[in-house]
Amino acid sequence: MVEDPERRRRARHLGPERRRPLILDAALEVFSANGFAGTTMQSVADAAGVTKPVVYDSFANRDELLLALLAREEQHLVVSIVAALPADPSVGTPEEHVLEGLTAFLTAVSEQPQSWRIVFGAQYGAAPVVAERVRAARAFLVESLRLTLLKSLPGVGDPDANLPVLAELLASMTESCARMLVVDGTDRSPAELAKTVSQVVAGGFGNV
Amino acid sequence: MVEDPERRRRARHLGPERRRPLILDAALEVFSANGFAGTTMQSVADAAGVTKPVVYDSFANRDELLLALLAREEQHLVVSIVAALPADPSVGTPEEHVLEGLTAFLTAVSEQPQSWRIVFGAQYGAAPVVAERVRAARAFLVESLRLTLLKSLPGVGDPDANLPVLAELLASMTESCARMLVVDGTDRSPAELAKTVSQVVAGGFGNV
DNA sequence: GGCAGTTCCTACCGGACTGTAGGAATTTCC
DNA sequence: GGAAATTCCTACAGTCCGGTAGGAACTGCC
Repeated sequence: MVEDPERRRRARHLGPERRRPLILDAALEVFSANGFAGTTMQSVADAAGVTKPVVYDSFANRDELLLALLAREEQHLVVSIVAALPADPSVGTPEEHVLEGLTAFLTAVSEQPQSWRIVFGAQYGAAPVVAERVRAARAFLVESLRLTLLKSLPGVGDPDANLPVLAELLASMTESCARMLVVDGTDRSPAELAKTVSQVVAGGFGNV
Repeated sequence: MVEDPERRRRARHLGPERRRPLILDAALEVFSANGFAGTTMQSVADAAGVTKPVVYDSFANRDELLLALLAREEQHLVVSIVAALPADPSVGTPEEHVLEGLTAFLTAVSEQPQSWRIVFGAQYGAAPVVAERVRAARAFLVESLRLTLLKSLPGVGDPDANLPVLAELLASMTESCARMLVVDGTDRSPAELAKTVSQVVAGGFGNV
């Protein structure tokens, strides 16, 4: 049948399998616009051009939907970051590795702001299960940074263990840069911000 | 009348004037335990040992209640910080001033964790008017830090304006330390954390 | 003790959200 | 073209929340 000029009244028959990614797209959009509290099943359904029961055919409940969205966007970020990392880790100084890692991360963030927004913005006010998932992702990041620092600052073999604090500070600066890029807006490029942070790390962390 | 051994069924007659602070206390407790979304008028009333209409006798609506709570706790923090600041700002180096300011702030935070929790934790998922209020408080803090940096790093007269970024980084490290103290828990004292941050600033910010 | 005024509580309304049942439309397969 | 299976939509139940009306209990004053 030829399409009538009037709008479709019913959504195309796709089934849960093919509908899921479309619903996740809609949920991501709604979340970016309205935050966690505004991401209701109804609003997601509206954004997907579908009705609520269709959403429930794809996701058992609201938590499942948000968890699936979180997992997908987290995966996007991870893939982008890994792709941006230098291929050969045997060349260059540890400081350069920090710089490269930060640049890769911030570039990925700036290219996929919505992914970052949900992965790092859903930890407040979200259902406990979702918040826990976000915390786990962040803990993983902090641990990676801690290992990088360990390689980058061989002088501090002393296990006096200021390293956890420094790793936390580096992670918070990284998150802060991401926030500048995505939320506040800044005229700096990801590479410039990464350079600033890595210089602070290089100059400042040695003295501690 | 003598108190019966059985529990009071009705709350004491206090009136809005004397009831307000008690309700704010209850709201602070509920917020610390259940976060923003869990801070409903009913739960606040329960925590205050009172019914919902009594809460509405003291505060016109939920936003008013949260705004009042925010204002009170922010004031607590400000008073604590000012009290902890050095009396004479003419002695000592700028670096020492940064250290002293950070120590004052983090000490205040660790002594009033609930105040910090609401003042800096209500920005996500809260009603727009509340979130805006929190952002304003944070912007004020960042600006203060920027001015401190300006005094502390006279070498960078160059208005190349990396200063805003550095101020933001310092603010994020400060918040991170606060989070370590209040949320995550750490074995470091406020003074130790302040020292670490100020050393990072001293060593790292000069190179940028 | 008794009365006036204040304060509190029970009971309720309207609205929004989660989640579901059952019928209507579409697609597929022959 | 027509039947069967799949998919979607309308309509609704249940729950919780913000907010309110009106009557019951307490308090203070005489």
